[in-house]
Amino acid sequence: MDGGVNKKPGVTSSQVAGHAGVSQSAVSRTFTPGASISSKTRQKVLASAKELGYRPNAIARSLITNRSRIIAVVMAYLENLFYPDVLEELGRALAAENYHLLLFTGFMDRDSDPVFDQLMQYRVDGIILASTSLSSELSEECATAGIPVVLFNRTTERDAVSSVTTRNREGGKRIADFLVAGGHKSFGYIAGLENSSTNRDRQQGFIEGLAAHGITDVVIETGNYSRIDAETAARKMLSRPDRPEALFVANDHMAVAVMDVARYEFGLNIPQDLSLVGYDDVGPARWTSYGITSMSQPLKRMVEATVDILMDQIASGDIEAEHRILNGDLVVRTSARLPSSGIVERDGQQIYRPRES
Amino acid sequence: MDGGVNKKPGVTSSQVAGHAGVSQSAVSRTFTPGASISSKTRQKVLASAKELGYRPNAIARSLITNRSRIIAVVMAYLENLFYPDVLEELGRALAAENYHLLLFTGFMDRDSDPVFDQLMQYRVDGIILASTSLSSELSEECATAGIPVVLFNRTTERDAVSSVTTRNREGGKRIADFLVAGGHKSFGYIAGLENSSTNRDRQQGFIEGLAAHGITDVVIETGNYSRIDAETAARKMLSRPDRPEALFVANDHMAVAVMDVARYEFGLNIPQDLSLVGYDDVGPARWTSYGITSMSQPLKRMVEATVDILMDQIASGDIEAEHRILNGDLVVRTSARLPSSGIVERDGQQIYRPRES
DNA sequence: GTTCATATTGCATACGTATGCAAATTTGTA
DNA sequence: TACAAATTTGCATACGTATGCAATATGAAC
Repeated sequence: MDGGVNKKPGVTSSQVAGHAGVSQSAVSRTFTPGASISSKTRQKVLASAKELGYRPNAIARSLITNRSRIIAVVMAYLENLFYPDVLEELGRALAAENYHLLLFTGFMDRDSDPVFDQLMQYRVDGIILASTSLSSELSEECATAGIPVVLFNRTTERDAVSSVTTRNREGGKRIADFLVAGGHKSFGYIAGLENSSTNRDRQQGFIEGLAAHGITDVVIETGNYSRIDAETAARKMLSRPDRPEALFVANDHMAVAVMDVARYEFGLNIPQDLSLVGYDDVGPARWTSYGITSMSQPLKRMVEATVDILMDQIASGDIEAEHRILNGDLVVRTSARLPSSGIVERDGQQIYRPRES
Repeated sequence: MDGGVNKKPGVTSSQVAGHAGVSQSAVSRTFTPGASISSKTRQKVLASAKELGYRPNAIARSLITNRSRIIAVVMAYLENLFYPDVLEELGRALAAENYHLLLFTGFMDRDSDPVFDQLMQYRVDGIILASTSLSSELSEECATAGIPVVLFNRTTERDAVSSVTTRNREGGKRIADFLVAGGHKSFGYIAGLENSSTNRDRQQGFIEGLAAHGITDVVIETGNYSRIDAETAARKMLSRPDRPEALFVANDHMAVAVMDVARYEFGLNIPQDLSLVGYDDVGPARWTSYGITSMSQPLKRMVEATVDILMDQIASGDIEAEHRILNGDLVVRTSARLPSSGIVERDGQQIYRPRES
């Protein structure tokens, strides 16, 4: 243990009790919502608390109540610009429920076991996992301990863990439809991480959507959801003699990089020479220099759903897996050639929504 | 309080003690670094702990030791892409010291008093403030409580709170020198927040730097460190009949927006018609579509310094204010016309470093 | 084997708070 | 005013862990 013993313990509820001339349990009841305390006693306690600078000790309270009011959020990295937005929204939504966000980020190896040990030691009330997974034994442990877990923007093959996602497969298919309707004849896909559910579903949807139009020849490279790897993948794909004229990139974080490579290294005009569609609809996709047509993820609603599941499960003690699947929209901007129909205006945005849907 | 009582308390050290045939205090000593425990007893305890699935209760330990090993990080928003990078790096650096990051974010009004009450209730071991300030009475409370506070990328007029910043004033001056040396004759500055130390210093440096070259006529608009407001400020500034030909924008987050407005709404070529320099050197400044010449903030070193101060003060109990001021470099890219000399190659980047420095 | 210094162990206690429960007080109604 | 019901209060205790301290065990030197 470190040396420093200079952190002062703080004013205790016993000190407030003595000052107010009541018992320690009256002080506690004053600060416990719903507990029985008379107005007169409450005022005395609050006055003393204020005078003494009392702040209840959440650590002690957590020990007694078996409720830390801490939610662990695990995000291996924040580089993908989707996740900072999610994090900010989570901070807001959790604070509104009087929960606090213990963040685990900045670990590169994606192995979350050491992280998991730490958060379990803190007896967190719930866990939100983004961009990382949970082994089945750790999942079991959470179930046994009665701690709700929600996967954010991710699923597992087992349905045992709650999740909030969007219809990535339908999204991929919608993009395929859009590009085909735009008259494109050759197609490429720059993949995310091969072991990620979001990538698998987006890829599958895209491939199936193209196949439904009789197209089976799709060029695929992997970008690992990383800017550097996406640049490499783009260079490889755009160097082919049979270069595809329409690209679906698995997320906007990579799409931005791919567009830079296409324009500045290959001198391609977007969308005249190459159409490009991303996924997530994060900040830079919307910036004028990029204007990426992108499948949106309704971030606020996803966060709402996540916090909703957590709060319900914490309150009820029933932590059976629950899955919320939300719809996004294909937001049309300037990065891809347009179909002749199916584009509607919605909330000040152009949306691709063909007639059959 | 919520209903749910279904969160299981977890295996206790007393249960491990019973299983291993030793006392509870032997179990505790096994898990306390540096405590006296024989090899034989340690093995017995570890075996039992593993078999029972014991995880020490960090909450209970925090109460006893008066050490939560939690550091509160307060960042009002993550929209400015500098801060997600900082956050990720902080997560990494704190985890390396076996501290944990309690994040407060997503509050728009910048009033951190409710946030402060919450974090103090959790008896955090230290506080890092980015993009927000601390009133003098709260600062006093931390000093009295022996809790170290570090302002990240910010200072206050009082020197009472530790801080880690870069030389914003010298940065602004360097930018002025650079733009003057590039042959520019008229200048503008798009400010951040008027009450922020970083903005004040950058602006002051820029103004003084220009004045040293006999230039006193600088057009100023305020962007409030917000993309929307920066766009508005850019439109206003670029609509002037006496439009400046060189712009310093207080941070890259805004510079990206300003560049989009200049190019796509005013049809200006960068840097032929308008030179543009930003600050922070965050991700998008480096992207090829932008290529913003920008004063870099050495983010990793800043985080290191921050964590260094915190760890020292926690360990020693001496929380007298300490100030670390780091140097950045003016990283030259494609957004501004170049001077004829002073540009050197450093670590694969072009740096503006005139002879006198 | 004895002595001395050091390491180890378990007991008892404390940390600051919430809560069960019995006693005391207050409130509402006839 | 009396009585029943509801509210309030303080006492005693527990939560899970670390630690001071006295008792015991161990290791090294003679």
